[in-house]
Amino acid sequence: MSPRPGIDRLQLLQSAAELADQGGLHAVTLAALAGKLGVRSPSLYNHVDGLSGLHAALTLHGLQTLHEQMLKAVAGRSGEDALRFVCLTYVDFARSHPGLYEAALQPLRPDQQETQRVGNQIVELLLRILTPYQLSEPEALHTVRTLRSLCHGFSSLERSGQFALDLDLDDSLNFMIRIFIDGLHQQNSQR
Amino acid sequence: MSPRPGIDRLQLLQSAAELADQGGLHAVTLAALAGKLGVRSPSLYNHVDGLSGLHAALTLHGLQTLHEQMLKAVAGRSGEDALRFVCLTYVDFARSHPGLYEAALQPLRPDQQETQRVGNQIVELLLRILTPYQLSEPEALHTVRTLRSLCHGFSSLERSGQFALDLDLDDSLNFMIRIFIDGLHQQNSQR
DNA sequence: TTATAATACTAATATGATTAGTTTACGACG
DNA sequence: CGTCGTAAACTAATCATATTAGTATTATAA
Repeated sequence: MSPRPGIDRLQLLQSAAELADQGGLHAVTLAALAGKLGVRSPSLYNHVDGLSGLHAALTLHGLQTLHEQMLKAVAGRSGEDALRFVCLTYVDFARSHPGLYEAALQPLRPDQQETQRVGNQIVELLLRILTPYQLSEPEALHTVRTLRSLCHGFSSLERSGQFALDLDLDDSLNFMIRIFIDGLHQQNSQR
Repeated sequence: MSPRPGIDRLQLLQSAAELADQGGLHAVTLAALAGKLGVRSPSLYNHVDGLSGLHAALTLHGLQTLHEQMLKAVAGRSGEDALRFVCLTYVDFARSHPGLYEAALQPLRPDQQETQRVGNQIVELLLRILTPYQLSEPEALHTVRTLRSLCHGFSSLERSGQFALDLDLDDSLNFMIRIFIDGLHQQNSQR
């Protein structure tokens, strides 16, 4: 069935992720990846659908990896503890794999349904964490959007160097999480 | 002093912004911009320092425009009203000028001091809005980072199509702002 | 009217994406 | 052990873009 082993797909994705982590997403070129894999660039067309296909594959891979990390983070935790820890894990992922994270949050085209699916899994994971707060369904969904906005915004601004002032970043992150949790409690008690 | 009029810099920036708004930042190429301006691409080197210089110029232009909008938004407003309105204005800017906004939040290189400066102006604007809350200096700075994370995260995720569910986006935005303001009050009363 | 200086141009080179067509190598099967 | 099929890799060629070098142009100022 497989006349020739060829390039391992996982190795391809990891190499692409390394390129992204080192030089940003725009450093992920077919030429660079081919060089890294010891192959000529046209050969990559046997494995990915051109450059845009490579980027799409990296988006999916990044989102899946992020989802796994978040799953591990909430395992055995609940309530405020889980909420806090999943945020810290999210930001840690973005810090440790800046290029892969950048890829993960690229605008997705409507045909990337698998990527959509993983995105939905992340939403569901966050919804599960929020169950103790007994929110209505739309409230819970607004809360998930808020949570994602916070985590992504922080990660993105941090990576872009927009937090330039001499002020501890982890302090800011913890402050932010506290604001969110306090606001959520307040929201809860207002009903 | 000016032997030949040549290309108007504002027109150049506006054309580049249009390209970005229509096709994303990666559609801002020297070739496309030259075509739009009715000129050959090497001619652009008289006005910008190559493609990366063009992107840097667009970053600055975007940040300046965003700052102006935020200034207008807070004029004649104060307290919670100002806070809410500046968030809405921020998100509105990102929606109305997606490409220019994308450019504005590009990672900035250390040599772009003018861009740094405008970023600092935005931070100062937000600090002024927060004065009624009587926060300590580090708290105020953490709060600004939180606010920026919220607004940028929401704008960025919205644009990337990550908020796919059938749930009103403005409702989410207003919910998010309320969570933030409630959390901030809570923070305040805990001291 | 002419000199100057900024601007725009053409030509050429380099890098990367992509396609077409060819060759190679591994595994299955007689 | 040989050969056959298939997927993978290759070379060659084309296209688009960025960039540099060098030349021509043109508006203003003297």
